[in-house]
Parts: sequence; structure tokens; C-alpha cells
Amino acid sequence: MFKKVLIAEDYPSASISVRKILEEDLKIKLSDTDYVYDCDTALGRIKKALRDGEPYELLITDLSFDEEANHTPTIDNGRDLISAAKASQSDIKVLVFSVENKASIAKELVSNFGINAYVPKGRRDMQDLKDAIADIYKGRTFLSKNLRQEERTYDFTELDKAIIQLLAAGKKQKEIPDCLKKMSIKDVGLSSVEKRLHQMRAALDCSNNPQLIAYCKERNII
Amino acid sequence: MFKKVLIAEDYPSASISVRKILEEDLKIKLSDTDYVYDCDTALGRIKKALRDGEPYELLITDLSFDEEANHTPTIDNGRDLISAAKASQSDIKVLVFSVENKASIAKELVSNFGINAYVPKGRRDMQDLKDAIADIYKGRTFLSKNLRQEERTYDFTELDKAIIQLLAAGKKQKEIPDCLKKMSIKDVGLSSVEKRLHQMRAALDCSNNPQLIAYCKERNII
DNA sequence: ACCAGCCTTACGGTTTCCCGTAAAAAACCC
DNA sequence: GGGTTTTTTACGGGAAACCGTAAGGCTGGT
Repeated sequence: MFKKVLIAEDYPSASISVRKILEEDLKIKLSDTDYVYDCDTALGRIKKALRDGEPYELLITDLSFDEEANHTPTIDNGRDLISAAKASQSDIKVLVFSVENKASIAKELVSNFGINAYVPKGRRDMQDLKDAIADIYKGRTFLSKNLRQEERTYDFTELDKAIIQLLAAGKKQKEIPDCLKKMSIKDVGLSSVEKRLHQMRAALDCSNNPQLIAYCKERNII
Repeated sequence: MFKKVLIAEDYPSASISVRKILEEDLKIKLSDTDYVYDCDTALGRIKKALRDGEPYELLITDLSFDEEANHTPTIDNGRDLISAAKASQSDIKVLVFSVENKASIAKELVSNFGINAYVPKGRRDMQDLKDAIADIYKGRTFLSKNLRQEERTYDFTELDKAIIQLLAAGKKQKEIPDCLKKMSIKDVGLSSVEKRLHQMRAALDCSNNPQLIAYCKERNII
């Protein structure tokens, strides 16, 4: 089993549970330098361990970290931490443990960063964690069965998102072509804006713009 | 210190941490009937303990519970659980432990249900839990210092929310008076709907409905 | 009962949005 | 280059939303 594991998780209530799993169930020894509450410290520990010739084998990390009261961290989220960690030590295994319960996010992290497991916080999270770590150790990739599959019926281009965002910011659609030009995103006519909106509404079965905005906000598309 | 405490929390990772606090730090004995993963079971335990003449002194509960795979629970959220628990046993103390980090929610629960403490999951949640339980035992009410104060610039009536919801569901505002009537929320004319929308937009500085919807979705008002 | 103040409603005019059609432009294929 | 298809744009009619104003209704106070 793994000998050296780092936990990056800012909520003590979650951190403690992960530690408990590792120590009590998997009999992995943790020192008090093996769990940290922010990304910068996490990356520091990874680099130091690497320098010392005792690199971490596994990083267990959250995705969202609350902004801290005093100082502004260099890395403020788990995604960037994973990216930085892989840059320093490409062979480090990564397990993501997050409240975000979306299969699309998990898949994206697997394909873009090669993470080895994704466990959403939820009904069966403790069991999932145990299974995930065991799977990673065997060289497998673990995706929790509890991940919610979302029916992505339409995929949004950057232009689509920009239009939605401007609309959600209170612009009238007549102004949107100008805004897009100023933001140097694209140079399109009003008709194209209307057309894209129409397409999105049709694809997502929305009868008007407010409903479309609600839909996109709901799924964090914007 | 408390002798009999019930934990209602559906995420094992959170439940374990709460148990750890109670058992290891506060030396409170828990049996395996003292922590449950859904509201219905929680209420059952409270009622049974009351019948047996050994009522729970303290309920520690989450607010949101994931919908379960198979059966549909009678109570599906912490708020209703608190309400039902207080109805059965009005002197039970309540500590809410939730990801929702809003002072307004905490205050509302204090004034409407007389909860005794509110601890948001976060940076200092373990310490907060300890302090909260100690405070409750001394008869005090505990509100975490980490609760986020939100600049509520407008407070939404039930009617407001209903209108916004219908709009976000794709109804045109001409249809909304009928919908409201059918849902037997209120019997208002189209003009009133327009007026309320206007008021909300003015108060929240929104130039049109899409922006208003975005605002409300953003802050989970609907 | 009367008045004043506030809320609701009704209605008309203006703006914005929605949707079709057709012209123009661009891309594509011999 | 000529011809076809697809995309983009322009324009106009109709629907919905927006915003006044004025009339009607309810409430509380004297």
C-alpha cells in the first residue's frame, strides 16, 4: 500500500475523515506534515518531499478552497494545484475528493490531468475513498458510481457563453454585437446573436431568454 | 455534559468527524443508534427515545439531504426535521451543521425554530462544533463567527419568489396571474406582476428580466 | 360617514424581443 | 472560374415586455 500520502483539504471536518480512513482502515502512517489546509502549502510539501528524495506517491485534494482571510494565495483551487503538482512531479497519483458531483468534471480532469480517481462527497463517500485508493494502488482509475451523469443536450461555444453572459449582465440583445466587438471576441451581427439564442432555446427547450438564463445558471454553464 | 446526542447527517465523511468530536474530545458516549443518515430515521429515533423515557438532549443535523435512490422520504431536509422534532419534543436542543454559510439562514432558524447553534462547514468547523456544544450546554446560543453576512438589498416575499420561479420556468408574464391562481398562491392581476418585477429590478439594479433571473439563481434565492 | 393615503388594476403607447423571409457573403466542390 | 451549398446579414411584421397615467378599492384615522 502507499507509504506517503498528502491531503489538501481546507475543511477540518472533511480532512479528519480522510485521515481516519488512511490511518485506521488502510494503516497508512501520516505525520502532521501530511495534511494541509491550503494549496500553496500543499505544493510546497510536494516539492520539498521531492527534493528530499522521498516524493509523495498520492495527493488527495479538494477542488474548492475558501478564500483566506489575510493573504491571497498563489494557487486558490484544487484544479490549479493538480496542474502545478503534475508539473513538478508528473508521476504523482491524484485522488480528487470534492462536493462537485458531476461526471463531466471528473472526466475532464482525467483527460486533461490524468487524475487517478474522483470521489464526490456524498452518501457513500467513505467507502468510495477506500475503494478508490485501493484501485489507484493497483494502477486502475476509479470513478465513483455515485457521480451524477448530466444529460448535456447542447454544447456551448465560447460565443454562446459570451452572449449568455452579456444577457445575464443586463445587456439588451441589440447591444450585444457591440459588446462582443469591444471585448474582441467576435464580430457578429445582431441577426447572428438572435440566431444563436434561438438555437440554444430550441435545443434546450426554453421558451424565452429568462428560462435560458435560468437553465445556464442552474448548471454553472456561466 | 450532554449524555444523549443524535446526529442526522447523510455524508459519512461529515458524520464521522462529528462523532469523533463527541466521543474523543467531549467524552460523550454514542451507540450506533445515535447517528443516522436520513431524516425519517432521525425522527423515529427521537420519538422512540422519548417513549422509552430517555429523550435525546441534543440533535445535531445537516440541512440538505440527498434524495435517496429507492424510496421517497417523508422528511427530506433538515429544516423539516427540526420542525418535526420540536413538535414531538419541544425542549430538545438543536445544532445545525451545514454547508450553507449565510447568517440570514442561521438567524431565521433561531427565530422560527429556536435552534441553539449554527455551525457552517468550513475552515474552522471542528473547533466551532466543540465551542458550540459547550455553549449550548451552558444554555447559550452559538452562532459561528465564520458565518457570512450577506448584503441583502431586497427581501423577497413568497409572491416575488413565485413570480421569479414561473419566469425562470419559461412562462410569459401574461400567463403568470393564471399560474399563480392555479397554484392558489395569490390572486393578482397582470399589472401587479409587472409592478413587482419592476420593483425587484429597481431594487437590485437589474435592467431586464434575464439579469434578474441570473441574480436570483446566483444567490440561490430560487 | 368622510377623507387621505396606499395598493391594485386597467389601458395605451413605446421599446424590446421573437421569428420568418430574402438578399448578400463566404465556403466548398468540381 | 462557375455553380452549389451553407453561413451570415438585413429588414419587417407581430408578439411580448416595459412604463407611464388614471381610475377603482381597501384601510385606518378623525
